[in-house]
Amino acid sequence: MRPDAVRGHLDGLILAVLEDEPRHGYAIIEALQARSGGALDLPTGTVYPALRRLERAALLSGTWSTVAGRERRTYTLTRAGRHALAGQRAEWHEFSAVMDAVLRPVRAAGEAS
Amino acid sequence: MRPDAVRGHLDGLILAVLEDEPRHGYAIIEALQARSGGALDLPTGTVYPALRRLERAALLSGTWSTVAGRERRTYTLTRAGRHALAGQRAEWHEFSAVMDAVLRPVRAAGEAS
DNA sequence: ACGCTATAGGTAGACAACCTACATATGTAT
DNA sequence: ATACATATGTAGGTTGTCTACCTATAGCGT
Repeated sequence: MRPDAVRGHLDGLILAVLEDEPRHGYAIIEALQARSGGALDLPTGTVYPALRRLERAALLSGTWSTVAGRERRTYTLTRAGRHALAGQRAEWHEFSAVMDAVLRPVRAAGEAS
Repeated sequence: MRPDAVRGHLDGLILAVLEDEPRHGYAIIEALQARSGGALDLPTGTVYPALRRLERAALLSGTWSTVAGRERRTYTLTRAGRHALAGQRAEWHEFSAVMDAVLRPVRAAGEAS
C-alpha cells in the first residue's frame, strides 16, 4: 500500500485500536500492523504527531508512566473520542459505498448482468 | 461527507468515470454526482487541476472542441490511464479491506460471535 | 434591456496531514 | 562493544484538496 493511502483516515484507525484498551504510541503502531495483517506500517513521524493532535482535540487523554525503565505515554479514549470513533465509522461506510459505486465498472444499458 | 474525504482517491474516481466514454470536465463532475447518488459534489477548483495533473501524467489525453458556442476540453483515457485505473481499483480494494479490518470492533477472546 | 441560471473552463493562495529524516534514550542479547 | 528492540519525539518538505475568485457564452424570464 502506498504510504499516503491512510490520509484522512488515520484518526479513525487510531481511535479504533484504542477502543478496547488504552495503549501507548509504540503499541498502537504494532496493533495497527497486527490488525491489518502487516499492510499498515506507519512511521513514528506519522503516529506521534497524530496522537498529540488527537489529544489536543480531547479525543484522547494521555498519561506518562515508566515501564521497565522506559517512559511511556499511554492514551485512553475520552467520551468525545468514542463519539468521534462512531462518527468515523459512519463516515467510512458512506465513503466506502461511494467509492465502490463509482469505481465499479459500468455496464452498458441492456447488457446482461 | 466531509470535503477532504476523497483525498488520495480522486484520481481513481476520475479515471473510473472516463472508462466507458470520454467526457469533459463539467460532465465528469456531473457523472461523479450521479454515480455517487449526490454524495460527491466536487468543486471545479478540485477537478480541473486534477485533470491537468492526470493529463500531464499521460493518463488522460485532452482535446479542445466547441459545442454550442462553448469551449470544451474532452478527456479520454490513455492506455496508461486504463492501466492506472486497474491499479487504483486494486489499491482501493486492499485499502478498503485494511480499513474494515481495523475499524471493525474487536471481540474479546472467547466471546461468542 | 437586464439579470439570473446553467454550462464551461480556469487560477491563486491557504491549509492540513502525511512523509522522510533525524535525534534521543534505555534494556537486552550477542 | 555492538546491535537491535523498545519508546518518544521534532523539523522541514511535499502534495493535494479546499475556498474564493475570475472569465465567458447561451438561454430564460421579466
